[in-house]
Amino acid sequence: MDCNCVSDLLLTPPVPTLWTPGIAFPDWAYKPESSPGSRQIQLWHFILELLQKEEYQGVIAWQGDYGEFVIKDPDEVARLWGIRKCKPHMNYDKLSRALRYYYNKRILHKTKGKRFTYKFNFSKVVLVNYPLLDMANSPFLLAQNHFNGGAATPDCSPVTPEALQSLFPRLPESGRGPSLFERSAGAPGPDGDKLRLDTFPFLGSGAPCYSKPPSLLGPYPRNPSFDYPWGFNPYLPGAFSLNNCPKLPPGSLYSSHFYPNPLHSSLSQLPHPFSSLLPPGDTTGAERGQTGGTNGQPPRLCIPPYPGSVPLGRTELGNGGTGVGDRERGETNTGVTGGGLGLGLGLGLGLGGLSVGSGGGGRQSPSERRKGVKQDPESDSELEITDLSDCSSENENEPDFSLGKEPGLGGRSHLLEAKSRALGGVLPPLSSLPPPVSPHPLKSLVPLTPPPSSLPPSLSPSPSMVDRHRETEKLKLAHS
DNA sequence: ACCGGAAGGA
DNA sequence: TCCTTCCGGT
Repeated sequence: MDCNCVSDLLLTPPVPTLWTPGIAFPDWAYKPESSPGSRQIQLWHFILELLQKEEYQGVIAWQGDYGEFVIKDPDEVARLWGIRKCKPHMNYDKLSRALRYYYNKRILHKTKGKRFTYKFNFSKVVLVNYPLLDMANSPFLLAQNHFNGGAATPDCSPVTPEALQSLFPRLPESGRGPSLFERSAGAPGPDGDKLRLDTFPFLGSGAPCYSKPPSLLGPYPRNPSFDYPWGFNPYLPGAFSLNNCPKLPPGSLYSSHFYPNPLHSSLSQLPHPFSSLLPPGDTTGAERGQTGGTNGQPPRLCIPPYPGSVPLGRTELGNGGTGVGDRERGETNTGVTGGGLGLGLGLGLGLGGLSVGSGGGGRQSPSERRKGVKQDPESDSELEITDLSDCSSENENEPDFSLGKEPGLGGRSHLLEAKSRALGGVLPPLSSLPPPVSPHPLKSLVPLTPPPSSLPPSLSPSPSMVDRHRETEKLKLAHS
């Protein structure tokens, strides 16, 4: 048979490197060794792997918004998946069924109107693992939620690379690792498995790092009120550059080198406590402005080692449900790429002009020949926001939720304080801010790291931020 | 093409 | 639990 079951076709090399907590995955997404017989690769892992393999660019590739990818050759992807799973009769119909299965889990959602195009959804993953970045409570962000008519629920607010980078200035990175998953040395077992944040170019930095450099990566090319309804407006100071998006070198499956993360360096640049969050070596590297050791490469960012990896039993991925609005609609081509209402990251750095098979020597896949992959047939801005329904309370009752057991919000407050401090530079005048919002549904997600004793353990996040911001504003006024 | 229900397997 | 397989429907 042709079922080699090549386990290493795209397998992750279990090479532990500098541990970067990255993203804590829901347990349903990645079962640990402690669950015997359940370590089979999951489809979305496989998809991610393919997406990072340059040689599969003709088969599947990032395209469009962050997290959005297009299956250029459905049959080939299905075939590869079939090989991987020893299912010789796999086809795209079955594969797509499996992908649809992810809708409810909010791992994926369909990009409407774009054939064979799906989108990963990672916002909550980021929120959970980086409460620092939990901007859902940020009045700053909510202040701009009028874009979507206030329909956004706090914990569904996306954390975008842009947002991160607008919060923190960019710095070179120092650490990296080759593996998609890294096992936390300090958190072995079920919770030790983390997906590298830098696995996801759309989370890594402002630069999407598509294998093929997007041709229309202008940072702020479009109408913010239309493209950034989730509250984040990249038209902010301290923005990110969208340069430096080298191709993923062949053979380098999970090179974080190419999927930099802004947090790492950002933290290293921040005053205490953020700078202390970085391991000594990293901080040094970041301070030196290391490019990651590769000559000629642009500066890289990497993941901030988050103290006390967040061992979530389950992390609800932002959103993206299926539902009515997800059905394919007709063609409503706006001429501009779908602006990123994709819930997942909800950002609007449309890569719209990025053509799939064109330029960069992209070859045309069979499916393109067959049907032709529509390019930006519509703006996703309008209906791609889907299913906010369960963004609110389910985490509260999450059985696997270990975080909530952590005492107090000290750790969170700790981070929030620093975050707030960091936000000071980019926050709009306080007068423009809406009142603090109610506690985040993910409020129980606190870092495991015990809070510093110097900080009040029960600081309320939102008021804290507002206060901080108010202080910052005062200082700024005083300075001026 | 895409959807989701249903049943079943590992 | 995560698909795989099948299928009727849109």
